[in-house]
Amino acid sequence: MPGGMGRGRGWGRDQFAGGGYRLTVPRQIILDVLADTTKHPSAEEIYITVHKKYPLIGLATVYRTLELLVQLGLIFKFDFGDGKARYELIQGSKEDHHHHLVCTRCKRIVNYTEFIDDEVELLKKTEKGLSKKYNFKINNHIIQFYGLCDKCRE
Amino acid sequence: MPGGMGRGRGWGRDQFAGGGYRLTVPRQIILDVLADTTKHPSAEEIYITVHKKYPLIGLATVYRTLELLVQLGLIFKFDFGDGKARYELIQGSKEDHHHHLVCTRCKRIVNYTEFIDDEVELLKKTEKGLSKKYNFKINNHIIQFYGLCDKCRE
DNA sequence: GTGTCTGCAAAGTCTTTGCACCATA
DNA sequence: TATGGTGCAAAGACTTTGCAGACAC
Repeated sequence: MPGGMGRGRGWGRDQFAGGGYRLTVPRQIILDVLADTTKHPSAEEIYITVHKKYPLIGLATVYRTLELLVQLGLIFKFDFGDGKARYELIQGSKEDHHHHLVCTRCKRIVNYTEFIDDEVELLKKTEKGLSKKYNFKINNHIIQFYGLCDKCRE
Repeated sequence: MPGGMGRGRGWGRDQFAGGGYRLTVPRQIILDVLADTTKHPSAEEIYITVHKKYPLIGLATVYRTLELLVQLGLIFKFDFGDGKARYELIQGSKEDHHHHLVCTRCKRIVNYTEFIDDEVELLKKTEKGLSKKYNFKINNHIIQFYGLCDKCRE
């Protein structure tokens, strides 16, 4: 699925309507931008990209939209230690599920999928146990490894 | 080990000396404060606590010290989604190793140790594999579950 | 038509930095 | 004593908010 418009429009329209929210042009475009990358753009990076297609949009709208999308469970907000929040679409399919390797010096992020099956299996078990013990409704998880990448370890 | 002064002074003196850093009074006190809690205080919370024992200290010193301690590998910096960084001593002993359960509404954090052995075993394996494949020197990891706590799920 | 959404600009919060003085090794 | 470290205050960076006009349903 090259470059273009990712999975197309129509992104979880129901999830918007269900909460009394509207699926507007800016929101669609922001979702499309996130669908078209495997990186982890910051609010400002998203703003710059969106701005090319839709120059009227303001940075505040990007922030407001991102907050909403997090709340709706459509995207994930990360902190990789570089001072700004970074966002990623929560992919539906199993193939897209991944975790992160973070270089603590240059802040490079690697998405990895090796061992994901084992990890996810264990996490499911853990999740079930913790849910019961602490009476939490668990919706998501993260696993991140921190270290120095090949370039930064000299 | 109740209330008092945690593990006492002398905190990794070598790790300071090794890098050409000095183990000063503010640094010792900040380490002690972190050693005496199982919570995840923010810079400002640490500042307030430290300030009681040592009123001369400034907030900037707390920030600078925390950054140094992270760099020395003595403490961990977390983002739990409430807009401020939170810090935790990296415990040496196996018994203290834990992961986190985060309520996305009220931001309550639960430290859990259940399943830690299984998790850590899997992570060790994963770490080894990732290290080799991506040529990263991995120093640490985090696992966090996000959801709603008993009170917030209504 | 009504309640939500948007853009702009201003304000807010957390964190970093410059500089002169002080303290540790 | 030489080099880091500290305190204060100012600056910086990211994010949030108020408000009037525009838009989706």
